[in-house]
Amino acid sequence: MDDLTEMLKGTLEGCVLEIIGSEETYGYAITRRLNELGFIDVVEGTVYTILLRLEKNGLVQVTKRPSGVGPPRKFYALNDAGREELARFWAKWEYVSSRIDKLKEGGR
Amino acid sequence: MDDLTEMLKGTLEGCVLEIIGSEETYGYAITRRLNELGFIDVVEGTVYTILLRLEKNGLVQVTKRPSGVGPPRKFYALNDAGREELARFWAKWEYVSSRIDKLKEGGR
DNA sequence: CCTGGTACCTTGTAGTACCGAGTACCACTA
DNA sequence: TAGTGGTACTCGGTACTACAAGGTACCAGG
Repeated sequence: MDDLTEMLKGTLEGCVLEIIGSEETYGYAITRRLNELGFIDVVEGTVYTILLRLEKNGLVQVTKRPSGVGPPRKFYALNDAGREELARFWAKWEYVSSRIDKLKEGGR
Repeated sequence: MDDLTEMLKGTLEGCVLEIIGSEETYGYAITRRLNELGFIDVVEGTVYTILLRLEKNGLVQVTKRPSGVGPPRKFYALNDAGREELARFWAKWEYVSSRIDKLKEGGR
């Protein structure tokens, strides 16, 4: 599969929100999770910029914990605003993807 | 529905390709078509920049024809390279949307 | 003449993912 | 004990895209 970066714009942040929402986790693990989901070209730098943005926008709660196998981890969990944002994201996704699928089916 | 612009990045060009591929048409009509498909905030300027990009990248064939109700129209049709690009776009869309849907279903 | 619909173009901006490089902690091993 | 590899986070700069905002121009009807 060739380059997906442009198509991921606007959706990757929502994917990260979903991952955080299903389980409190940290940047490095989120990157691995995205990679195993099939987003193989997503790199750490990208995920960390998203996480910093989420934190800046007040959508997550951050807790630092020691790791044992490396430097301390920053664990992220959704707060109320984050859960609302996640719901908005899925609504938008539903809206956009259904319309694109309709266009694909030759919808008039 | 709130702002969709970020989510449309990387997909809008493919949508325009699909519209052109199903019927030779022109910028103003493509904008109207996208609006009635549900992409209500897409404006003319956006479509024209996409059309210029498609032309620059050699994906379309352009024909100017008089209109009768206004200035002349520039009709766009896909060439072979455009059809290939369109197929690639749909393959990418299939790939990305299926993976996001899986994530949404809590896919592990 | 003036308004509104049609039709196209251009410059600049904001937002997002990525690149590249750096810092740092830890376990294992030659 | 120096080196390697995996873990983990940060930051400055870049490329690409959709949009905003304004302009030009053609035509019909009041």
